Amino acid sequence: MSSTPFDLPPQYDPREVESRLYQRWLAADAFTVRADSPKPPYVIVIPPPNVTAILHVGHGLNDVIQDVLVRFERMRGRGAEWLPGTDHAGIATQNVVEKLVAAEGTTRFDLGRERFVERVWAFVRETGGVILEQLKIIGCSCDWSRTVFTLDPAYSQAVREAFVRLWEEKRIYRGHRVIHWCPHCLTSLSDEEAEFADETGKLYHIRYRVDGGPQPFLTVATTRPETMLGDTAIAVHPDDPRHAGFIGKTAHIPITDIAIPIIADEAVDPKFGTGFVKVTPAHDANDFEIGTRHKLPMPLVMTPEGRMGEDGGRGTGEGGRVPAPLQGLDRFEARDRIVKQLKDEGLLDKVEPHPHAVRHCYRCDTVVEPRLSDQWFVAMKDLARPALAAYQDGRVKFVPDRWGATYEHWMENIRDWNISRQLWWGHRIPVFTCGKCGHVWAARQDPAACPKCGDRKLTQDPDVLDTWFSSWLWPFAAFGWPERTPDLARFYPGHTLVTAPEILFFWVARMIMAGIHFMERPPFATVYLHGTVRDTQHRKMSKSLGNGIDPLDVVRLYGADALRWTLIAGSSLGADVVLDPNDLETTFAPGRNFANKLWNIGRFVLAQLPGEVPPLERIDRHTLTLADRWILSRLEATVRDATGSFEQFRLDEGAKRCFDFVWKDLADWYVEAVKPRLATPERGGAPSGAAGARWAAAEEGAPTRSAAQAVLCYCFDAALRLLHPVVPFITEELWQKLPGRKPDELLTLAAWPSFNPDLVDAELEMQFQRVQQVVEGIRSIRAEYRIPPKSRLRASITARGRDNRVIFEAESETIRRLAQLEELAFDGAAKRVGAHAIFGDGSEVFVALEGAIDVQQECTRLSTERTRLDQQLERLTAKLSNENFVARAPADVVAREREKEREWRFQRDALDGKLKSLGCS
RNA sequence: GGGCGAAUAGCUCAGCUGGUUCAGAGCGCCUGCCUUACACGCAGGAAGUCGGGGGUUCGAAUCCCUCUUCGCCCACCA
Repeated sequence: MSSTPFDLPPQYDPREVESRLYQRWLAADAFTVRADSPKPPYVIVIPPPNVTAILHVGHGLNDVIQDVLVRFERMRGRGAEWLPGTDHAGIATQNVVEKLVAAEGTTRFDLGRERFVERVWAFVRETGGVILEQLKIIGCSCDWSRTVFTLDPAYSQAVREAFVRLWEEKRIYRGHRVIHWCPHCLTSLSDEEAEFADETGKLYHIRYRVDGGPQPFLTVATTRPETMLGDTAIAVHPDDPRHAGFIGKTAHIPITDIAIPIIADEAVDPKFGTGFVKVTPAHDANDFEIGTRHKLPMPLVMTPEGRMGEDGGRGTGEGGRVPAPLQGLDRFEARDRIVKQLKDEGLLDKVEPHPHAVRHCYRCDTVVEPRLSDQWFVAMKDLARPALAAYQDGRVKFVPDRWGATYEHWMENIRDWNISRQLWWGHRIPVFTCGKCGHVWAARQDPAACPKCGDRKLTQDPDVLDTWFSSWLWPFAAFGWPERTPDLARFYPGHTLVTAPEILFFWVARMIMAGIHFMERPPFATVYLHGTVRDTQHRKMSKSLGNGIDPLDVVRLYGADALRWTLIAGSSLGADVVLDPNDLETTFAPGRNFANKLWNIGRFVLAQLPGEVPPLERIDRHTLTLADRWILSRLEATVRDATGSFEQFRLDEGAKRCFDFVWKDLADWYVEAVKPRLATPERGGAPSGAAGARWAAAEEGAPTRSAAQAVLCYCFDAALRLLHPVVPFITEELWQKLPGRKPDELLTLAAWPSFNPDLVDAELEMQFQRVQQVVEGIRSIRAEYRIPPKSRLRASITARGRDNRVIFEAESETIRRLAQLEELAFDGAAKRVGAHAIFGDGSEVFVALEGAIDVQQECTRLSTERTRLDQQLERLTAKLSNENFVARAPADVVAREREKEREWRFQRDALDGKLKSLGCS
């Protein structure tokens, strides 16, 4: 009954609702799919967050997008499997625990490998589930029964299997070369892990003494003077005429005076610097190439920690290269020392500012040191080729498509992958060496004895694998590979991968390669690359900048749905999302307000509906009013559009489409229009025709109450379904309260509305639009003449044509109510003093305003309107009289313009007539 | 040094295949309203030469060129 007091509070409180509903979803196993489910699968594997991570808003965006897709497909009847998990994140996690250990006054070296790793495990066991719990708070519908950690025993076996297979295929090899070394993390890094940052460094011009050359000195330019100690040659371009006389002579390193040859090599760019290049093969990748070509010695002059010193272990140095006073100095301190000494000795020609890109460790941001060492590499070219083809033949698509070009470029220029990390936390490299015969092999199980000579003195490679070497197996290893599990058969390959473009190469490209290599098929069909969350200055949100937003704060203050709404509505396809960390209210209130709007529509609807509402198809179509049929048409159009948007990953568009339907169409118009019918108890008998009596709709509409209830219930139910993927909590909460709900029914598992094209009626929408225009016209007049809302107006409509008249009469109650009219008449209104509005179809509305206006005022208003119309008409007429337009534009465009012209002329003529009849000049 | 993206209302952004969704939304602003679902709301407004310039076209916010300003990615110039 409409008079029943509302038993729901007028403001929605998400805190009371969200965790309760999440528990209910879990209890119903709503997010789990059995491998033998008959439903066609839809699979997303989560980009596993670092096991030490706590949720930030970047995760929030990534995971909410996935959740919307998964919930959408689940409602569409797919067996939606969203596999969650965490990544052991070798360097990052080891760093975190090393800091903890340091706080306890000890180091990992004090503890030793075994105890340190156990310490990390303890930490992970204690805190590793935090981020997954946080995902629940924001509503993520992951299948928690299949949660995977990349160091789980089964997963570790998969990593080992992958390694051994690649070993057996001879794709893994020992490389002796210059790699990126992090002196802080004390490990090598892949090319991708050593990130460029633009900096203004200095270019030092240093003089080297030359024996028997054309000049007594030559000058080299370097940004890293400290590497000078490791120089083993000076190189010039073979065709550089300036320096030809130097080739074959001997130069001397300043300070140490060590003699080095001057050689010719094409790698030297004669146009850069002085044309002389110092060659430090052990500390520069290019120099290493030169050194190899010329068989130069390759002494290391830095320790792994980045301090000056001999490191006989791996280099091929002859020793005695680092003078005693410099030994043990940090590389940057040594640089200053050396520069000062050079200056003192007059060997520093000049120092120039020099902008260049310096590589930093992606985990600790330390400047990376190029360093000669032995590492395990994977040969990538053969793996990349089919992965590139998978993109080119369309088996893998990128959204937005432009990322495909980036992917292509990287794949075509792929380099071998350094997978060794000098860490303790991770998958130990399963390579063994026999102490007796020296045999080296990779093994799936830890061997007891050498397979060659049977000796039992074996050593395992001390290093662990790059974390990404386990991540690239995620889409199949997480489902049990290499075992042929039912899960693997069912859920591989998956469908959509959602991630940020930053890890396109780290992870996405490698997953495609691994998927094709180990599983014969790409792991997913579509890669959706979303944007980055930034602040209003377009800076990436980060802990160090202090510009982050804690998603859990947002949940606390505004609710999870509000967080989700802002993230989804704010991110158009592939574009960055800008949020203001200093103004959470502006950023998140719209989402909260929308949830509250839904809540209140729900309060109203629920108060109007009886315990049983007949399904729409049992309602006699003849009892449906224009407004009923209009809202149903709008709903179906929304279903069609929102479905299409979601299918194309245009989540913001789909979300906003539903928002508009709910707020603009359903709440602002339909609910308001339908109130009188809901309030009028039904009498027996069928309604008679609408045309006729002035208050036809009010009186004869009475029997349509049940139709109104059915339509209202149907539309609201559908709206909740449409919005559920984006705002799952509020929609589930309200849906539970709708009439006829069985106790175990969940919106989360309910069906997505199917599109019913029969209910879409463009003509009908136009008709209702005329009603809306009349209402808005009257409201405008009221505002313009400052008529207080309480003073009830009398208005009269003169419809142009019988069809329009029928429409206006049928919806006269709607018009009367929404325009706050005391009385609405049709035609024949006395031409008293009042205001007029004239519509595109030539229909006219008159609002009686004795005392409120004078004729002069109304004349001014109407002639302003006519001037505006005249100008528009003039432009349109010019367009239509342009022969080129008429001849070349498509016929339907021309026809539409003609129709527009016709309408405007009606309107203009009607205005003219009105001005004349009022006696305006 | 290459490649990509962005510039639209005061702010944050939509605008996809050129033309009745073409100049939009949310927030903010102005004017009225506590109209019995909602003031986290309702109604009515103001506000932009779509970064500059050129071109293609009957027609350009939309396509092309160019310039400016900001991002991002890739690259061994010491």
